[in-house]
Amino acid sequence: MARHITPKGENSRQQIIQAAYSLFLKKGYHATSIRDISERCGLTIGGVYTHFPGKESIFTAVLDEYNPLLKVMPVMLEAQGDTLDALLHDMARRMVSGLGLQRDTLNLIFIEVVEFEGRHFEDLFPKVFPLLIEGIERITRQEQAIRQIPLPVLGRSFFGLFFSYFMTHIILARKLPFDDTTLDAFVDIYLYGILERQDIPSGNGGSPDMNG
Amino acid sequence: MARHITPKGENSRQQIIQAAYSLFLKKGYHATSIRDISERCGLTIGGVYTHFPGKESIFTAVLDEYNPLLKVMPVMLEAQGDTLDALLHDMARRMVSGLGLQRDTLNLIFIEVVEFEGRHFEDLFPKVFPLLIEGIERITRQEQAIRQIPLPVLGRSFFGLFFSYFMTHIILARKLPFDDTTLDAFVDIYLYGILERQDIPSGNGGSPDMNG
DNA sequence: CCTACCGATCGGTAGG
DNA sequence: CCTACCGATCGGTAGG
Repeated sequence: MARHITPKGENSRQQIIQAAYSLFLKKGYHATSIRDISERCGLTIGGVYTHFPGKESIFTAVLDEYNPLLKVMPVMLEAQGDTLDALLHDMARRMVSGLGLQRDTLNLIFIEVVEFEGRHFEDLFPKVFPLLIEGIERITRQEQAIRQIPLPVLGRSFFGLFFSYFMTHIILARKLPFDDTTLDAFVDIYLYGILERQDIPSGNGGSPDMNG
Repeated sequence: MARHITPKGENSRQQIIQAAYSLFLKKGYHATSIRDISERCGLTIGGVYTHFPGKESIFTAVLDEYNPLLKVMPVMLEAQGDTLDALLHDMARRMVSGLGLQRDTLNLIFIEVVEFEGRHFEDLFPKVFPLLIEGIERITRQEQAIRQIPLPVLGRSFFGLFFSYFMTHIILARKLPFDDTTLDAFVDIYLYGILERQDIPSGNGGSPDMNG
């Protein structure tokens, strides 16, 4: 049953995945034809079908390789920081540097939602969930006191910060200019939002306004 | 130049839009055929083309009528509240009740991003932007002191809260159970995140943990 | 991995 | 002469 993969065959497979990836990002799944993919990777249609049993299996292969959620979590978990403040900012920076800020960064997720009704999230969940848990643990392990927020909600809101930043970038950034301090400002708002009052750092994010 | 629209014709047009909307939500744009749409609304293909010059114009008509961003903003702007706390929670509640919590709530936006490369956002922006500005003004007009956050960033993060909540709902809610206090917890985190320390309300969102 | 095709269906339009 | 639509079919392309 073990499939013997020749170097040449594996190379073709990778080229198909790469070609499909760039086409899916640009046009979505249904608007991308097998002919588009085969032309871009230099194979014939028949050649493509020696590596994949169907069009959807090409998409799942692309998803395995390029899913932004799978790509970004390990990079984020390498973040360093002695305080929660430093840790969250480093996580955010790694998130953006790991994904880039192109408009199509999240497109594979959108394709999955719109063109597959989220069918493949079932497979994705067990891969992403442990990484998300580890991220939450990194956060709650810090010394600064976090407000009483149910752990699932804390995790979900932390995860949501990712979408908040990227979605508003996709929709707003072509019309409104945002400089590169915006990400840090987003993180500051979240940080202030989850910390107990007495543990809010004073060195960051603007001076307090004392006139009530 | 003024087009005279008969009741019957306008009715057919609305039925096409409605049929297309439900099909686009389920399968996306390219996977939905004119035939699918015409069958669902009870017209022939030719009949559909008396109302629209092409398939894409059906999509833009659907977008005008059902765009979640356009639908939700006016509902949110009716929010009431004497404090920022009360105002934001009412805004959030109206947001969810105005859109519902189906998995496909944001699908029109995703279709736009993935299948049209965001082309139609250009037309959407002038419609949504003033409403977003008004929302920000409602927030900053309150008495409670908001931290020194650049106004565009405040607006973007407020807008982002919307995506944070819905995207994480789409991805997580089928696997993890979240009760209906989650939305309020999200708003609380944001509220704590933008308020000055001395103006943080103490009656809401968990008691302070005083042991440092 | 290619050439040569299949059943079916695509978006769009003809005359009436 | 208008609108709203019909049955039939156009040239091309889809996944396989």
